[in-house]
Order: sequence, then C-alpha cells, then structure tokens
Amino acid sequence: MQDYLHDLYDKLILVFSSQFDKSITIEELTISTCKKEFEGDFTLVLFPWVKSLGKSPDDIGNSIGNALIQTGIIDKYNIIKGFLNMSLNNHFWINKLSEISNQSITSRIKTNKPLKYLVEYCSPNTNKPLHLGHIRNILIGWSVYKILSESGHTVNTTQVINDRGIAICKSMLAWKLYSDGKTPESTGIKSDHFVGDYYVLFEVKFREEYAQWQNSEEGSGSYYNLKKEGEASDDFFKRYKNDYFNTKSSLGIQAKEMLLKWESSDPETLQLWQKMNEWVYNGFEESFKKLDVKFDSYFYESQTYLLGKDIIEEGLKKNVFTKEADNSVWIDLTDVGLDRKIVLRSDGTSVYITQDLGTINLRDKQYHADKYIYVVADEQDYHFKVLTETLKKLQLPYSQGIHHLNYGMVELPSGRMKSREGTVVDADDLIQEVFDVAAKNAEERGELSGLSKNEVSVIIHQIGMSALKYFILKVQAKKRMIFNPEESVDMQGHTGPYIVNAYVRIQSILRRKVSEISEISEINIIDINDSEKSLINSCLEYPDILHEAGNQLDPAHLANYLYQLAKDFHKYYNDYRILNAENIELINIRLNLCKTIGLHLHHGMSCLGIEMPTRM
RNA sequence: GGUCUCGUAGCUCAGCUGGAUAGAGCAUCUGCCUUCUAAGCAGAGGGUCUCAGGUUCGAAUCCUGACGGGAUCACCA
Repeated sequence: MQDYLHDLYDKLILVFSSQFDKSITIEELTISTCKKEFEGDFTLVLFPWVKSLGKSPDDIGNSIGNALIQTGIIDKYNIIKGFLNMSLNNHFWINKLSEISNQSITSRIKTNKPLKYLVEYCSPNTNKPLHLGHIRNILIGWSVYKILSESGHTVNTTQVINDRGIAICKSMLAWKLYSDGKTPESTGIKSDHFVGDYYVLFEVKFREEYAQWQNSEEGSGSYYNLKKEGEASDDFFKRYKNDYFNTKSSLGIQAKEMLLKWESSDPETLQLWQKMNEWVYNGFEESFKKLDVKFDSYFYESQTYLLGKDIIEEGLKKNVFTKEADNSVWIDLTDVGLDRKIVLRSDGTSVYITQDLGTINLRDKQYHADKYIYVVADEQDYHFKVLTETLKKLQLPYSQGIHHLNYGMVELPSGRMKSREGTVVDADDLIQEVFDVAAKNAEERGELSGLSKNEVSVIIHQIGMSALKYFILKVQAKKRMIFNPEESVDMQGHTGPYIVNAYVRIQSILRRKVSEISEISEINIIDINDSEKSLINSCLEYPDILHEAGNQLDPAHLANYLYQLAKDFHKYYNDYRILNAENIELINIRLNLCKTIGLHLHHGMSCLGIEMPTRM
C-alpha cells in the first residue's frame, strides 16, 4: 500500500465494515493511480469482491463510492467495467503538497530498519585501463551505494584490485624489454593507459615470436606430430598457442619467471611491480574522479591471495571438505544441484574461491555488515552460487548476507567486445566523447555565454555525465545491454539531459520569480488541475520508488521514474504558465509545486550518481 | 549435454508482487519559439508481448513444455 493514502485505506476498511458487514485488511485492497484516459485520481479494482459479496461490480462500487463521499474524502467517483475511479478532494492534494514542500526528502525516506552494507564494485585488473564493462559496474555500484545510504542504511564501498598474476607480469616484462625507460611523465600518456600499452605490446611481440616459430622447423614439426586428424595448420596453431606460451615461448618463459620472482619477493621485481601498479592506480583515480565515485577501502589481491587457507582447515575438521590422495581439497555440492569443486590445489596454493572465502571472512571481522553486495558480471553467477553454498555448509553466519548483484555483459551493436580484436570501448575515450558532444551542443544553444570558462566546463561535465550515466543506468542491471556508442551521447528524448533540462527549467523559473514563495495555508485552497494532482502524486510516490530500488538493488527503477516525472513536468510547463498564472494564490501553489519537483529530481538523480547544473 | 538466464514496435528499452484499449525513446513524416531555457511540446504511422498448453473473473506478468539468443560447467581469475 501507498503510505500517503492511509486515510483512504482506513476509510475503505470502515466502509466495507458498514456497507457489507465485512472485515478486511489493507492487503486485500488493490488501489492504483487512475489511468489518464479515465476521470479520477485513484482506482479500486472491484472484481475480487464480486464473488464473496454476491453483488455486481456496479452495486459494490456505488455502495463504496457513496459511502466515501459521505466521509468527505472523495468528491466524486465513476465505475467503468468493474473499476471504481475515485476523485479525491482538493484539500487532500493541497495538504499533501503543503506537507512535502515543507518537509525534507531525507526525513521522508529514512528506513525504520537500518542495516549495515558493504558494497564491492569496480574490481579491475592492473594490467590495463578501465573499459565500458567497468563503467557499467561502477555506475551500478555507486548508485546502489547512494540509494541505500540515502534510505538510511549504513553503507561502505570497497573494491578488490587484482594486482598480481601473469597479466601484470606481461606488462612489466614488455616495459623492461622495450621501453628504454620511458614513463607516463616522459611520454605524456595517461598512466594506466601507458601500462596497458605495454600489455598490448607484449601480445604483439609474443605473436611475432609465435608466427616466426610456426614457420621454423620446430614449429612445422610440432604441427605434424601433434595435429589432430585432418586439422588445418591455422586451427592447430590457434589451439596450441597456450601450450606454446607455457612451454616454448621465450617471452612466455620470461613472464612466468617474473611471476615466480614476484612470488618469492625478489626485490627488483617487486620494485618494478610497485612502480607499474602505482601508475595504474594514478590513472584509475583520474577516471574515478571524472566519474565522481569513491571507495572507502581497497582490497589488494597481493595481500589477500594467501587468505582462506585457515578456513580450508576448519572445513576439513567439520568434514565439509575432503582431501584427495594428491592433497587437493574439494567440496561436494551435488546435493544442492552444483558440482564438486576444488577449494585448494594439490600443491597447497589457493584457487579463486579460496581467496574469496578468506576475503569475506576478513571483511566480516572488519565490518560485521548485514549484507555483503558484490557487483560482478553475471558470467560469474555460478561462482557466487558455489561461494554462498560453501559458506552455508561451513555454517558461517555471513552466508546469509552474501548478495551477488549480477549485471549483464555489455555488448556493442557489432557483438561482444573483444580485446584481441580491438573492439573494447575504453572508459576514458568514452567519457571524453560525451564531454565533446555536450560542449558542442552547449555552444550551439548559447545559453551559457555569460558564464566563466570554469563554470561552463563544470556544466558541460555534468551534462555529458548525465547522458552517459543515465544511458547505462536506465537499463535494468540484470539485463544484457547493447551499447550503441552513437546513442549513448544522445541528449534528446529518454536521456539524462532531458531530465536535467526539466530541472534547469525549474531553476530558471525560480530565479525569475518576483516574490518569495510562501507556505501554502488552509485559507487559500483553490482548485488545481489534473496535471498538478498527478505531479503531486508522483512526488508522494518517491519514497516507495526509492525503497523499491533499494530492495531490488535496481537503479533502473528509479531512473525510469525520474524520466516519467521529468516528462510530466515538461508537458505541464508547456501547457500552463507558472509565473503568469491567473492569480497570486495559484502562482504560489505552482511555484511550490515546481520547487518540490525540482528537489525530487535533484535527489533522485543524485542517487543515480548524477549531479545537475542549474543552467544548460 | 547439465545448470542458469533472456525473448515486448524496424532499433534500444519500460511495464512483470496478475487488473481497463501493452507504453516510451530513437528512426520516418507533420505542426508549435515577439510570452517562465525548443536538450522542449503536440500529432501520424509502427505489435500474433517467440510459440503451445495450464491456473484465473482476468495473463506480457504466475506454472509447464518447446523454440531461439547468451552465460557457465578449469588444480583460470
């Protein structure tokens, strides 16, 4: 039920009792906002009562409608095909507007059951810069953080940085071999891209080496000896690439040596590793800043990858895990519909899940959160099922709090992004692109001409970001998303700038108002139109929308609401004059309404991580 | 093959705790700026909600099955 309609619900319960001698609960009533093509504010569905009351929908509707008019809560009603459309009186709407225009949004949305959350999002590798997939992750994570914390929960954010392993060693080796000591500073390249370039260079050099080997005697010999029946040489060498890297490649062997050196804490290797990671972090921070997101803490895999072994021990004691003859440790999850999974290698080293078990344990010690939210792509659904089920079997208390916020992969109109084919959309490029388009549009419009260069740049940043962020967040996280780069910079229609524009129009009106907005008093209750009622109703719905978005961890729900609100406002703005309304009372009411809508748009967009300018 | 997931207009998406004639945006076409910012508003065309059953007074929404796309099933992360 909608809280702000509690009066109506209460009256309906009384009416059911007096008219039909029937005692009912709130949950049995379905009330929705009336569809635009019918007259009325709210609609009660009558069908569910036809059988139990033994009356026709019209009879039931008339009894309820007349009784409600008696109570004074509604002015009139109509019944169409089993739907009772009720028009609430003006007092209700004006009072509600008065209420919400004098009350802070914050006080209306505070939950009465505050929980403690930890949201993990972003979680990049340190061998290359951020791409479009990270952007979706980051925007979802940040928005969920904002929605939950604004709703009154205690929320911390964190990320796990994969700063170790063979990938970063590839970048390190390529830099060592081919850079001549170049640095981001000496080249002027953004530092995470600089490191990424060496990762790419490694692949290029490795491919050259591999191609050369393929034409060598040894290479062609391997093909003849190892090929499958009728396998073409291209197919063979594609398949054999990994083996070649691991066993024959000079570059591969050097990279693996580097990894071993890293693991044995070789000082020179560690120093290089630290230097290159530092470059990557500096680059990431720049991107985070542009995206306007922050993290309360960072977990580095180099520090956590050895964790979790004590949990394995504990699991063995509890007989949750079993040890094979070769010393590898396993868990059997076939009873919950999953497989048998390894949790510790035969050589005693960790696998992915070992680390995750250790990390969650560490986090729980540090945070004692009620909910641990992992913003991770849905390709890891299975992994998180395994993680949760394993924790359950270990009977660890936080197993109940694990939540995998899985989002669908981002694809381009041409298909999946593939780093090998160079179709990955780089995060910084994309951000720059959307700034450029925003700047170009702003110049054409010319509304910002009187402002300083600095002010203009802030506004363009905000408009560009509103376009990019909204474009991504309006799609439900769990759905796979087709990202069309051209449409992502659109600023018309169902976009961020469209909502910003509604807000900017309100600010413009508020700047131009002649007299101060005064509180709405009982004396000046006057008729307001259906658009105004509908707009007030939208604002009243806001706490429910926000809580729903929080409960479902679904920013898209909020995003679509905000679009609808902006759309309704744009139409209202077009249909009615605000500053030149017929009389002072009406001007005051409309100003109150505009101000209130503005506050809701601002709060909602901010919960999507979008900050809005006051002009554009 | 097993498991999970998605399928709504030409395209991208809403709507899904069951409610009225399924909605937006983009694209195409037509109007509206001497009046609060036209990144706007109004209008036109565009649909077998993948298909088939079932539950129900009522199904895009819930259940079952089929078909189609995607993910996943490593001593990778």
